[in-house]
Amino acid sequence: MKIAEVSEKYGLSLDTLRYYERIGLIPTVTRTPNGIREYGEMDIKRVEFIKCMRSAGLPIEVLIDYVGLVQQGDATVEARKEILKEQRELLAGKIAELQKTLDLLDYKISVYENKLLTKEQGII
Amino acid sequence: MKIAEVSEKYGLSLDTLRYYERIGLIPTVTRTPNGIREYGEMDIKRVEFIKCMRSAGLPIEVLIDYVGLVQQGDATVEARKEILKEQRELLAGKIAELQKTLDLLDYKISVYENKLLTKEQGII
DNA sequence: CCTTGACTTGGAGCTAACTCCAGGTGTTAT
DNA sequence: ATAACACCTGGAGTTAGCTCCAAGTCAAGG
Repeated sequence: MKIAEVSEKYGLSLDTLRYYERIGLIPTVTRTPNGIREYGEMDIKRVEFIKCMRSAGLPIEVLIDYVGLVQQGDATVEARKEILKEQRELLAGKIAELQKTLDLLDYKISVYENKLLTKEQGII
Repeated sequence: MKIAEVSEKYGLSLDTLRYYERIGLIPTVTRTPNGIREYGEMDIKRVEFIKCMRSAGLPIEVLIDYVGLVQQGDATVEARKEILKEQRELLAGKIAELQKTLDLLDYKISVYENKLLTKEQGII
């Protein structure tokens, strides 16, 4: 799979895919004899994983650490698990926060919708 | 309420509070005769609202537009409602996305936890 | 053969949202 | 009265995460 197809499939720009490789977020993709990237099954899986994690806002640095540990093999399983657990907690907190904001938005929309707008409610 | 108290209460830095005012996200706070900011009840409410919205990632620009409309009075109620509705939908989508990532993290953690690690699962 | 188009690289540039700094003013405590 | 402290301003600097650019290579089509 060439870079354009991967880009298309996952909605990541060509530049982003190359950038991720450059900074070590995706391992060096194998090249055809003339230097063109040929994404293998593994590469694709990583792109998919990274895309998912990034879309939830996990920092690039954390992900670089994580994939670095994966590279190093089975000895790092505990450390990897710890990273994932920590990020899981952070993410759960974030979701709860977003949910609160969503609730507030819903409330404010309902106020506007029902024209319940009073001096007290309508300040902001 | 002085800026340091507001900062303390809402966990926004002094610089951030002044920055928000500078860019029009919070209206110009009234000053004591010697120029010190004195946050009134309204100002506090705005800080609280902005903090909540920003914590959910609503862009500053959108919020500037919104508070600008609030300044302009009742004629802008429809426009404000539209902004809130649009942001509400974006936020709901984001929450769904984060939830998917959370599920994936939980799955991966359970794989590590149960040592179900096989060649297929353990790639990343 | 020449052009078109997809790819390559290293490096510079960009955006959002702060964050820091220097230099200054006014209040409070010793 | 002098030091410490909390505040002020305008403007510069920082960070994360891309995004763009110039210059170059190669394969395929007319």
